[in-house]
Amino acid sequence: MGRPAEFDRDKALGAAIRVFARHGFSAASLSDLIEGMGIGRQSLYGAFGDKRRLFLEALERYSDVSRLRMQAAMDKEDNALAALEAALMIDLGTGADLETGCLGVGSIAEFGRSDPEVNAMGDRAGAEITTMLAGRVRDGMASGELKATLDADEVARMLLTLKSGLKISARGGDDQVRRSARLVLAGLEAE
Amino acid sequence: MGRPAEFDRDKALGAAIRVFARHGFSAASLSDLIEGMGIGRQSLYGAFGDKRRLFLEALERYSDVSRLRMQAAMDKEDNALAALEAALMIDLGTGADLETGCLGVGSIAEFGRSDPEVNAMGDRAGAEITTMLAGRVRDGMASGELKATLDADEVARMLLTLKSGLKISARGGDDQVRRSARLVLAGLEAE
DNA sequence: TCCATTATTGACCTTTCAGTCCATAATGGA
DNA sequence: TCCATTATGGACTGAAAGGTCAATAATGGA
Repeated sequence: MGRPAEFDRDKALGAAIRVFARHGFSAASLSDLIEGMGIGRQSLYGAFGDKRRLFLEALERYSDVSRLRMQAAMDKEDNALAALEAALMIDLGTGADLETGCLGVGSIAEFGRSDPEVNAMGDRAGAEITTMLAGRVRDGMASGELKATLDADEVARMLLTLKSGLKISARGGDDQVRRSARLVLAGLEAE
Repeated sequence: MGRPAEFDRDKALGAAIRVFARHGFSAASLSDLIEGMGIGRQSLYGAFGDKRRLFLEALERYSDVSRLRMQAAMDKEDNALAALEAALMIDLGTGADLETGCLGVGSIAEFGRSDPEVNAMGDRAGAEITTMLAGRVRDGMASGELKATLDADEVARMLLTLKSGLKISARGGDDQVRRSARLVLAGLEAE
């Protein structure tokens, strides 16, 4: 009952993700959000709470969506090395959306460890991604693609760290980040 | 002539670097800066211009200082691999200053490529660092420490990208980033 | 000793911020 | 058809933002 909303909540949240990813939390003003999401001020507050709650919801959805995209990209590949490469390459931006950074990396850069709720989401996302990556690393070690002496969890953490670096460098204008990714992977390959 | 300033300009700039590194540009308020720098509002404007000019000067000095620190850390090491490891490890924070992020990485995360002056400084800093790293990579290839088949400039760019990732991960709470750094370097070593 | 010059202090200005209020509009159920 | 309920739009609010002004204080040179 009650008057139905005139906007699509999911689309609005997606738009909020883009606004926050471009400007960061504190530099994204309510006006930016209202304009970017295409809804009224009161609708925003009614549907999402305040700016901080909107950000947290945006960060959560961003984490989920990008994890699923990474999983899908890896699932397309048969051999482990190709899967890891696909995981590193995804969401690096193709020039067009270069100005829209990564909300995960951006929130770490902006908040560090100062916000418990942001910390919790970041920790969860990091754990999920490293688990995914570690599985494929183990596959590659078993199949002989990767050096047998590696520590799969250590490699997975390193790859997540590398991915953060790739995103930062891409946002900073480096158009060769894919070569960097392949170079690191080459160092993991069995002889 | 004229009344002498009561504060040390260099110290004040150093304090501004810490404030900006902790909060980012837009989240650092004038009040934060005034308090952190220990000077009055009008002194800040008189000595540094406005907030943006202060930030740009802080970023420039940060780039210079951290490049020199990296150079010094590398110069202490004889063999190339140890030098590259030292370059990666420096400024990762030891828990105490974990909350104070990297101003370079932070400015890329916050501004992307949207600000021409920030771009110019970031590009210059990146070029200087990759040049430094590439020299040591070439040394290592010549001495047989590193694989002879590497492209030194490509490796240098990758190491800079990795360093950004290490800083992001460290700021995000990963206390194993040094292992990630060593793991990547191990992949560059000659057999 | 006076003056030009620069620094400091605190009050002040305008704009923008995040957030709220309220009147109006649209719905489903009674 | 009326009502409870929810959404919308616009005006509004207090606080805080970045930045300026003007009065006062401290210096070196004439």
